[in-house]
Amino acid sequence: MVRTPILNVATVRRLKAFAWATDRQVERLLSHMRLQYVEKRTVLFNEGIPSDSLYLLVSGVAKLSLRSPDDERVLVSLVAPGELFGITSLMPGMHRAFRSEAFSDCWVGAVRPEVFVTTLLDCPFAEFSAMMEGTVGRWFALLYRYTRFQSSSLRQKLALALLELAQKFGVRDARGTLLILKLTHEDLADLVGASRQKVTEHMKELERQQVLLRDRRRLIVHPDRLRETAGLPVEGK
Amino acid sequence: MVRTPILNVATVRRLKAFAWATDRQVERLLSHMRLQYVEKRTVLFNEGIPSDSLYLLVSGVAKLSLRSPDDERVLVSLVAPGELFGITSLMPGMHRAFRSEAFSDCWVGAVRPEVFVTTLLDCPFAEFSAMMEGTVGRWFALLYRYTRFQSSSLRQKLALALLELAQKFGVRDARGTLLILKLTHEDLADLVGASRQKVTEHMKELERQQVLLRDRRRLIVHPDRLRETAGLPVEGK
DNA sequence: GCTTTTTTGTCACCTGGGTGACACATAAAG
DNA sequence: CTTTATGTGTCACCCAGGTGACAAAAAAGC
Repeated sequence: MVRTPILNVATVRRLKAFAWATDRQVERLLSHMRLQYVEKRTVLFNEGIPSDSLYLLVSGVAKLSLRSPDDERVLVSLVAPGELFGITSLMPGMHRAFRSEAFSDCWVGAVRPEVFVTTLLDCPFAEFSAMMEGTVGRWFALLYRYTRFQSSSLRQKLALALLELAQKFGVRDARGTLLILKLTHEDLADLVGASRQKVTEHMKELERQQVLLRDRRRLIVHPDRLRETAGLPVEGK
Repeated sequence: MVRTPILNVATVRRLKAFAWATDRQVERLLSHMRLQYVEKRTVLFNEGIPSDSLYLLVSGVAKLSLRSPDDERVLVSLVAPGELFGITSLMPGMHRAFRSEAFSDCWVGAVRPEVFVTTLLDCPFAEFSAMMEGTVGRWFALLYRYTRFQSSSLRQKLALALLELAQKFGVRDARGTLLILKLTHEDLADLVGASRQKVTEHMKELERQQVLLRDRRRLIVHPDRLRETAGLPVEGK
């Protein structure tokens, strides 16, 4: 007994995500939106797959989650009616960061991100997309790290933090990836939210396990082994 | 003994944040950029103040951080040369979410966000800005919550999570803010990364302290008291 | 209504990581 | 080359929160 919801221009314009758009724009957007009914517990998209649609939650509650290394589910966020989600689709070549599923029965509208952007902003999608990547891309990387932190041990958090640093500050070196930064254990502790002492202990341990090594006060890390200790899927596997 | 760095079109175009821009655009952008030298430990902006500039880190390392309720510093991120930061300035009326300071001596370029957007994207800033808010705004709220989680007790995490839910799913009610959601303790546990049992204990305790109450399986929360238990500055104080 | 399933409440027990303290190593500063 | 400050390594001890187990209460099915 499911009734298709009313989804007209007036309704949409009441949502804060579209308050600033013109009737014309909303109208055009709606004509390109595929409306679908999603039953509770149904997965809309899974983490890791290419993201090719942007979604508008029309009614119900959606859920964004993540599977942690030890196979627990981290509930990242609950999406309220009127919100847009599946936003990775606005950045070039990005894959889904989270799984999305219906927390209750939902009505969901899907649009292609190109249509969304060109309709509402009239600027080329490719440029908008590149702009997003250059600006909020890092926000995204941070969110990714922090959501992984949830339900990780200190050792795993350290590995995740070092991986991020390797991406930003690493240069390839005969012995691995050299971080061109002088970091104290205290800095690392502040980064992963732990005490200096425990960081020292774990860093020693990581050295012993050959995950990283130190040349004076510079770190040389081995990204693959870091990924492994962080519980992330290892590259090319 | 500080030499002004070379910052010409060719150099900038090599940064991945601007790889897609035309020479003309980069040139125009540079002509509007104020370059400044920032000594190690100097604060560039503080959390909570209005954000009116966008920054490009030219050289050195910058640091984004946050003061937690118990006055610890959470190191949110280290910024590498070539990265843009201070991105809250791209969303309307947003205040700085983090403090930014020089982790080492830095050269930093500052632009007004309006100039940045209109130069690179030729679309009105107000529209772009509203678009950002409607799309990545939630990502931001999430990042905010997760960075606060760092160095919070379970009780505080619960309060933070419930506050977020109140903003999204709350309706005013005689007794407080009613959440129009059926949430189990397990859902909450997944949201804050804790065990179901401890969530039950803390929820009972929060009920006892009149921070929230339950009507069958619906929650009614008291946002001000939640902010207080979360260790956030209380509204209008 | 009654039965089955899902949540909630509360134990007792264990463990990862916080805390303070202090020796040792390394860098800066003079 | 010394002195002083800043980082590192390693203790012993404590506590918030995880785990398993089980009874009571609420919902959902029928």
